[in-house]
Amino acid sequence: MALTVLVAVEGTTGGFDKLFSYALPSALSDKALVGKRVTVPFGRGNKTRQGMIFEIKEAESIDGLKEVIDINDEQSVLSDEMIKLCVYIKQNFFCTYFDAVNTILPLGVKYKLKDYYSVNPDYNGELSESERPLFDFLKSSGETKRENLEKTFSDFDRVSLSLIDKNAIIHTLVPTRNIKDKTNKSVRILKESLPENQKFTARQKEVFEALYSIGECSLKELQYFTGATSSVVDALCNKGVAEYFYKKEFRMPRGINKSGKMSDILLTDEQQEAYNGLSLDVSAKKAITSLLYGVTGSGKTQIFLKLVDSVIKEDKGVIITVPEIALTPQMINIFSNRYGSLVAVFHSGLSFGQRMDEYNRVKEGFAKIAIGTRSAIFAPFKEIGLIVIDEEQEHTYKSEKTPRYNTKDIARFRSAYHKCLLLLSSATPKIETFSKAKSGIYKLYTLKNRYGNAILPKVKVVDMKTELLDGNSGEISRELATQIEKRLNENKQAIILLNRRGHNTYVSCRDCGHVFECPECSISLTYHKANNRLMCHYCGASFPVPKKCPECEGENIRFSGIGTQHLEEQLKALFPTSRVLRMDADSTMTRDSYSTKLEAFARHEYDILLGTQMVAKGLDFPFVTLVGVIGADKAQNSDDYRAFERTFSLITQVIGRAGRSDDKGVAVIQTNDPDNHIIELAKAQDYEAFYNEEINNRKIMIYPPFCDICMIYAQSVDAALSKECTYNISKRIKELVNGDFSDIKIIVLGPSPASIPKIGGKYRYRMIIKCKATKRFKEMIKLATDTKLKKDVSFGIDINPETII
DNA sequence: AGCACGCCGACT
DNA sequence: GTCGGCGTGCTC
Repeated sequence: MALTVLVAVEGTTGGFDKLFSYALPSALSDKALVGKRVTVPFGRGNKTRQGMIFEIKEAESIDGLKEVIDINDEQSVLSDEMIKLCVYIKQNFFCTYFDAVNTILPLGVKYKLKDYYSVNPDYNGELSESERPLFDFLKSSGETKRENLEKTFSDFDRVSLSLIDKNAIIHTLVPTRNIKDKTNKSVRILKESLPENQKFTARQKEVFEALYSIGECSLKELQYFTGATSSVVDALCNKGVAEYFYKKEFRMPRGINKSGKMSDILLTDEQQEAYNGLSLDVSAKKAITSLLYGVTGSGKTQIFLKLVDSVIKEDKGVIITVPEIALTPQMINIFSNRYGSLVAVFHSGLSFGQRMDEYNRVKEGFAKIAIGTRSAIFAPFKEIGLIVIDEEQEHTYKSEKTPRYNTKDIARFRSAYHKCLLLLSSATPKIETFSKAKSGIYKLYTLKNRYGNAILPKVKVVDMKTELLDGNSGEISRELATQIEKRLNENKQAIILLNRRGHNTYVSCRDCGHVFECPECSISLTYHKANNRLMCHYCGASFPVPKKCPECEGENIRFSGIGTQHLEEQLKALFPTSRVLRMDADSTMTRDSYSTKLEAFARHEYDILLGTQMVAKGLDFPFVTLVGVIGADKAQNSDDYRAFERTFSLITQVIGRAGRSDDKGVAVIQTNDPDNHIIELAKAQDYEAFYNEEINNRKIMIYPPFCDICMIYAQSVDAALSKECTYNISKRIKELVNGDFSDIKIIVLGPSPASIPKIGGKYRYRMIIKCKATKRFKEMIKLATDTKLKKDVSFGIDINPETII
């Protein structure tokens, strides 16, 4: 009997990804654990690759098995649950095992295999002119990283290869962690008392006494408390009575307080009722999913806090996810004020070091409440008592790169594993979610009233066509202008939503009608004034502003379609004394700019907050009594079946921003289509009416929740190749459902070009399959797509995509 | 994805 | 008779 390990190997592809078994040399058998990373030889060339141990088992024979080279982790980085989760992700979201591993581990915890070179000490053969310098360098400096060698030796690639060929130098792959632990130089004592036979100065004795009373502390603190310099401590260490060591420290993101204060939470009757039910769901210790459906401003967070209290008492973890980075500071603030450093943060705005440390703070049990965007769902708690997905309808919960997992699916998996409550929360739930809640699959708790005395704002819909007929060609209607004026006079604030960034979203030739498009993407370019260039919002390319039309040489270039940059100018021109803050992807590129800007607006350093949809989401500003929506109908110009849902949700949310305080708020919705049904329903803030209508549409048209959608897409620089790829897959699927999989009922739409046929120079084709996303269906898709791919095409599979590409 | 093996054409 | 073209198939 010998030990073998089943390893997920990095760099495999869909077709041949599986767990590979390796023999475990006895020297490594003590160190081997599931969840540790290993280096293994792979393929004919036995190239070193990294892998993850998924299983360890006894085997009758290890004939023909290769041996594990080394084990890289001191401790398991993935728990048993996480290993199971990797398998789940692979099976459900069509990726490799190692892709799943990489999705879960924060970047800093990941190892990369780095190239190192050293001389072969036994080599005594010939060396050429060009080889000698590198050989001598390595001989004198020992093992060296590739990057350092590349800098010094210009023809490193060629020379190193010839030296390796001669066996004069050795090339090794060493697993290196990208981010180092942050450490703090600390001191601890080694002796109970100062030995008699050695001499100590008064200073040294003093420091020793101080250290004796606490045992260990950081060098800085010791210096601070004793007033001694580090040379005194050095002396104590040299004399063997104390020693230095490096204590691991956590890099805490901003916003987390050291300690919190538990204050009483007062709930309204309605909140109390919801809380009572949810509290039972938490204590049931079962995998329950509940929906907290409450209008904006109904105080859902208060209920979360009370629930978290009870989970923390049991020493279990809580995960709270928010849809967008912009919403984390507020949530962190509320929770850290109460729970201090028990809160950990997860989002892409953290540095890699912070990200790794937050991960470890959770893993080691120092943090109990993980708050963040979708990556927070992987917080490595040993035990979880509650998972909250706030604003559950948001599309950002779905990952847009492979594996295209949905945070909710991961949450459901973890809730099942930990037997805990999964709480979804929204003012405008997804149609699928509300349908499940109504049919009793999810428990439903409703909050109908806004918290405190807040009343819903008065909504005014302005017809921009009439506005134009009356001679106002600007983007701001007279009604909205009057309302803004009023806020400025009353010293209140306004939020304006315009879902298009840039200065002008459309640039064309007045003479021949030529539209300036991105040469790499089938999308019109947006004029940005800040850098005076035409930019593509899909691939990021930019071009100088043309003087002439390339088609007709005409010089009448038209800039149309107003973006946030332009509107900012218009606002400043209309209200010269107002302070306008613009927030969009262009103005919030740096790490903390989101929160810095929002904090400044909350402090009333600005009068008007203008921005894209990022200003619409659940932020509380007591002085905001006006909300304006510019071009409300524009969001709907899409063939996506979720377009209505999106528009309704966005408008409802942004209206909710006005009048969170006692003041009566106003919302002005500008549109070219004032009779639009969706706007009418959003105006009335009547989610249930919207739901009843939409669920009927979905039923008639057969869309979720009446089916699942499986989108298969291909992309290639060659349009014919991506077309061919989807057609081949489509053909395979038809064969399978007519053959071995005749039990599967599907409706196939397409293949057809994607709604944006070209992005970044790649042509995209897609097909939509209406199906039931069962295990068997996924098996069929796996078979259908498991074909030899031509070079230069890639394809992806997305189950229940958030956007139809 | 790489990488070795293998079976054909152009060459000293 | 040999070098290398890339087509094919395997990766514990």
